[in-house]
Amino acid sequence: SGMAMATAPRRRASMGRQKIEIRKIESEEARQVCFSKRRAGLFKKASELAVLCGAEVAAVVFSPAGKAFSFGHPSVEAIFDRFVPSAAQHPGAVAAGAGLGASGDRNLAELNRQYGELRTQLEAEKARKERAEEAMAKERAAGNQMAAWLDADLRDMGEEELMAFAAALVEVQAAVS
Amino acid sequence: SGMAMATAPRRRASMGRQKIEIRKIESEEARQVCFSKRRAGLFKKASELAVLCGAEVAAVVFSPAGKAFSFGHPSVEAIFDRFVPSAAQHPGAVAAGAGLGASGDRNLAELNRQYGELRTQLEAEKARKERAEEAMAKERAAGNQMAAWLDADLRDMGEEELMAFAAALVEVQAAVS
DNA sequence: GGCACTATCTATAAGGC
DNA sequence: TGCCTTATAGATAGTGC
Repeated sequence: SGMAMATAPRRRASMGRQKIEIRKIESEEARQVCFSKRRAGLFKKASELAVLCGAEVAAVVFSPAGKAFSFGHPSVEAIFDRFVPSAAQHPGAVAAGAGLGASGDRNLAELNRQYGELRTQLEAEKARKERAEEAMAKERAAGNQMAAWLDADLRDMGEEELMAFAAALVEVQAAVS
Repeated sequence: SGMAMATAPRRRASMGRQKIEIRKIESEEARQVCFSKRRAGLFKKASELAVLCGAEVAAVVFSPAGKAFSFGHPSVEAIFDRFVPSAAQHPGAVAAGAGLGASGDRNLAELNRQYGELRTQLEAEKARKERAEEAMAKERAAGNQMAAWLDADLRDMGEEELMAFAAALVEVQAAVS
């Protein structure tokens, strides 16, 4: 009996969620839809983080059109104030602070860029790894199958059995090539 | 002879992800773990939102212990300044600059930390990849051997040839088991 | 304390109304 | 335009090392 197992020709009602690359969405409409969904998702995650862990969390988002959205627990302002200590509390740091501020911003932007770049590299690396492992899994499966057949003890097989075995091997050829 | 082909009695290696209620996690340790994971997740989502939709996104998180973490594209300060229109606009901005400098340094430090973290991850990933590929090379050798034999076109083999082939397969069994 | 893994839950890309 | 649905990609709770 054949190794070919008939697969049901079930029809898809939808394509389901597709994988997308993390880079700017070209279609303006799709971008807007994505923005709305992901903004909501981001704020939900922020809220969950605050509640689950008792953390203070603020998130501010500007749409490409320039519209502002925000989430803050307990409030955006409270967190921002905490994040940016008022200058009055550090009177001695004015001059040096101003200078460092400018370069710091440049470095920040650059570091953020590198952050994104590194993450991209990491994803690519993981993708490669996954492909490699997938390929390996295939080969391993073939190898295991081989081992199983070998365990059937070929030395005891007669001609007919061997021919059947050979046919099966041919079927598996695709898996290892 | 023969290894049992019976399906392995594979046991649950883990309970998998459990559903949790969104309220403060009691266990201090679990809370800390959750905080780390979800903070990373939140920043990733923020980054994706910025890239996918060309949006400006900032997120600031304070751990229960009071430690600050942030993500900003293009920068936390730029976005918060835009969100609170009063701060950086007026001319007496030297003081504000100092404030930005101070926060920028913190932000820088955090980004540098994340940068280092990512680089470490990347290195580890590459190292793992190399080890995996080494291991894979070994298995592939076995797989290639199989493929080569299959390419000899078993369908055309006579009984004698098949017997020889089977003998060879037995020899290779060690390599795939 | 971080990393790896898995099973499972959740977010969301595509589509349709 | 905005809500539903579907199917799948992605996030993560629990666990062991």
